[in-house]
Amino acid sequence: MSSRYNHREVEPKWRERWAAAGIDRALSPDEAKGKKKAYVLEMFPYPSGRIHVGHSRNYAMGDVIARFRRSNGYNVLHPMGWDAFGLPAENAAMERGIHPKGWTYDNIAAMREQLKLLGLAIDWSREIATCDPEYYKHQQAMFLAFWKKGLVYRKKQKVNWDPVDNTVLANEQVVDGRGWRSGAPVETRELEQWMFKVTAYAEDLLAALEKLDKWPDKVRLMQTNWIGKSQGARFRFEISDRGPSGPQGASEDARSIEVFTTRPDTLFGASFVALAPDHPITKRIAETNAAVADFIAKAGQLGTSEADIEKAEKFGVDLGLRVKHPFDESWELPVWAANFVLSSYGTGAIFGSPAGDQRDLDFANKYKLPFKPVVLPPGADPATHAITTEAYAEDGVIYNSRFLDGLSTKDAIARAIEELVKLGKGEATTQWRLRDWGVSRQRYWGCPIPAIHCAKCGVAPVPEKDLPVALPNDVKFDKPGNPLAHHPTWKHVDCPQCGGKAERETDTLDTFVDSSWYFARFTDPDNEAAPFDKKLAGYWLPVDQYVGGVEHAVLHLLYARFFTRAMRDCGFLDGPADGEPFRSLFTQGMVVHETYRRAPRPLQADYVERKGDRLVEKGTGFAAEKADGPQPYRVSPVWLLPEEIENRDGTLYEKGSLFQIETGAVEKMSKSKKNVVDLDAFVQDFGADVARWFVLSDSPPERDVEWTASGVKGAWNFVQRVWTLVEAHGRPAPKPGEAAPQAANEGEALALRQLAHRAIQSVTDDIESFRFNVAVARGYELVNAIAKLKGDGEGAVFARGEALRILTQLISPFMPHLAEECWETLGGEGFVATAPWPAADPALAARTTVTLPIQVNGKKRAEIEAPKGAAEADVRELALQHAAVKPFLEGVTVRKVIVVPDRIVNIVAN
RNA sequence: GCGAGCGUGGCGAAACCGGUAGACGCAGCGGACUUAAAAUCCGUUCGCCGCAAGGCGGUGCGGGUUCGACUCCCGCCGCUCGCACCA
Repeated sequence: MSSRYNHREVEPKWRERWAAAGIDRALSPDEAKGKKKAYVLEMFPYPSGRIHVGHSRNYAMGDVIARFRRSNGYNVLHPMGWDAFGLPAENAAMERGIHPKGWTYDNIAAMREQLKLLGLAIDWSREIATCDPEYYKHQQAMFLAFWKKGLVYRKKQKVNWDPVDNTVLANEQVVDGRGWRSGAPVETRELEQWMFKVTAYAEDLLAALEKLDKWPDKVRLMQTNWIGKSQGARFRFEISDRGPSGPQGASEDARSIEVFTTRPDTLFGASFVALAPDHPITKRIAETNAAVADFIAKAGQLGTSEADIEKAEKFGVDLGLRVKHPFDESWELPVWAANFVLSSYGTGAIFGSPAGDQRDLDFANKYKLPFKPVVLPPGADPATHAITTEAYAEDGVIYNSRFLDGLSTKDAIARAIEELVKLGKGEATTQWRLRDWGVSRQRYWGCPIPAIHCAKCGVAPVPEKDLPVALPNDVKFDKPGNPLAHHPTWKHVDCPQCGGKAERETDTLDTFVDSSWYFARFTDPDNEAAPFDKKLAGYWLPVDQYVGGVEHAVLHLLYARFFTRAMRDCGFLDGPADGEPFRSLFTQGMVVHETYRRAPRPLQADYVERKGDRLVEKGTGFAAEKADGPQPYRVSPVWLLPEEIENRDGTLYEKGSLFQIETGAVEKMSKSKKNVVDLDAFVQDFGADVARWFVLSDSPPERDVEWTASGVKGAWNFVQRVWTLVEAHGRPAPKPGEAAPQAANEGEALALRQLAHRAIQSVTDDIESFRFNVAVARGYELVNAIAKLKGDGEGAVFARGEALRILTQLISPFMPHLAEECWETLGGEGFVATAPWPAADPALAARTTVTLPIQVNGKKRAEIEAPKGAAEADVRELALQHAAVKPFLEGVTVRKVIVVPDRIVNIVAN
């Protein structure tokens, strides 16, 4: 009698047994004895509320690796924690009056229970949350150590300022140059900010990328570009004319303007010098020049993000200054301020050489600044080559450039620098795009920066004995700005140096700081005296396999690499010696889903009623709003959850209504678009194994996977099919290595055994190289083959039992609950989760013959079976004599026969 | 705008080092079982021509390298991610 597989009973049962046996606990170095260690880590989540199936993919991938390593005899560390500080908690506080702490810990509790439903092999005894004072206490201690080491300093930095809310805005809070809540145009302000000196490690962060050979090339390339080492020249333009009236121009000390360029070879094509809006000279001129002040204000409204600045229309203002060309005292250039010059890169000043740079060209054309081309593209005629709206930024031969004429770009760069040095006006330099890391945030829900400001003594570190500087709980979010700064008592302290009245720093740390060392804390999560024990961190680090989204390719990963080096150099960490926290990195794709929207529909005024402060449609209660069309109102277009939709005859309707649904784009699962499938409900309906199998099955792991009902069905069918086969077999499976009866090594039984042993090889390989979707396909193939082998003879029973046992083991990292139930039914000992990974019998897995396609002029004409490793000459003869090939060789001459052993034969004839 | 990646049947995809394009899953079609449905099982499914054998075309588009290109190179088009205060 076969029974359906009941995941609702089976899954919790095994989770309880695993927990009781403590199989997921990482062993201490002493306990582990001879075992090799494997530290498997997924990027820890922000506790945003509830987990949807989209989150599960990341953890499922890490879990497959963790379980696979354990089966292969490793001592595995697979922990979980919470990136618990951040803006959404404060937004919840402002919108709904909930305290960030309560909101965060409630979310953590809910999400922990949800995550546990997935049956992940996680050592929950090591759970951490970055908002725990026990965690951030150590972060503050490290901050102080970095400070002492010279890796922390203070500097003025630009921020987005909302003039209505009187608050600093994050870039994501600036929408089209306006504050997201107030709608007011943002301004740029400068604040004194805490900085981490990432640039101290620029050279090493760049060079070490080469050794990270288990990182995706694209991530290494992105980091390389981000660090942006470039060779060029820094040199000075002397100011010849200080502007229309003396005091209005540059100050007395500013006698020259320093610029950076990677293309000194185009210096004879210079048509202007441009300064950043916040360059000291620009600012000084603005004090007395209204047009320049206007320009600065306008440029400030673009926000501080590089993308916004770059996308904005280029504009500038003539500052009225004139400078001398460094190679010709009599050649004067105008000085402008321009919004596309970044003060944070180089010297905050450039020279514009329009023919060779698109931005410079657009700018010159806009303001009618004259220019000429100086780089001749290969093959172009100097007499006719002209630049109008398309700049030529590539290499070429220099012309129109006096002593540089005729030189290649490369030689001209060297020659120009040589001349600048000779004139004492500049020198060759290395320039980095990488900037130091501004870590100050004017927010409550973050790690307090342990510093004290004293009017007399300046800025002093909080004495280590006074750590942690804990966040006060009694804060109000009733007015904009940082609640820490508004708190009546919290910031008032005595100066640790003079004992006088002083104030605490009210800025908190960027949450990227929290996530820059959590992987090290996991190695020793309960340590009170130190962030972690050096020996334990030395044993576990680096993380052997890190899994996370590619959206973290630059910032998080770069900051963690910096932090690991800084921790090492401040004596917190002995290893890894090269300062690299993550040996192997995998960036996984997202889970995407269709979006559903209630279609907007015009409404007459008498169909609308008021409910509280909302407008709704009479009868349906749907939200309504004022409209511009012929009708005064309309039903608001709102996003709907997948479970609020029903499919009737291929058309989507809102459940229980007559109203059709608009299907929107397939997008990343997100709360805002409501295209989420909640994990609890799904696990209840289909089980965790179905979710895990599905998110790993349909797409290659690095690519996005679309969550679809049909994909779920495939996974569900597979679970049922595996269970049906195991139950129908109804007897213990042969143990690994058990001798097979003769009948199992013949005919169909042998074929199944060969397939099963080949599956071991393939799946092992596929997991090792993150081809989970291919491993899944092998699972389907094996199941299909098992189902095909009929009969109750000795051979069939052995082969089927063996294949089922192998199948159970191969799917166990993916579907641990089902595998455990099958293992028990097949008479396996202990847990399949801790059983050794199966080994393929080489004799069974090996192939003795191969199918070779035969091509004539690259087109396939026939196939032959040949023994593996057959001699080239034999294969060549077989191919030439093949009946299906001969007709194609008639009337032509065979020029060449290419035989690639065991792969292909190609006959070239004409 | 700058940087990076991706693009293969009706759909998700496979093809690992340049060597049979479409494994495997979904959906579809035909059939078996069934009073019926579900479930299950068998067969079939890139397009075009052909009764068939077979032929021709085909991996976003246009070129190139090669005996041979989904794979390498050049140029386009489309989508996705990052751009330093979202995490």
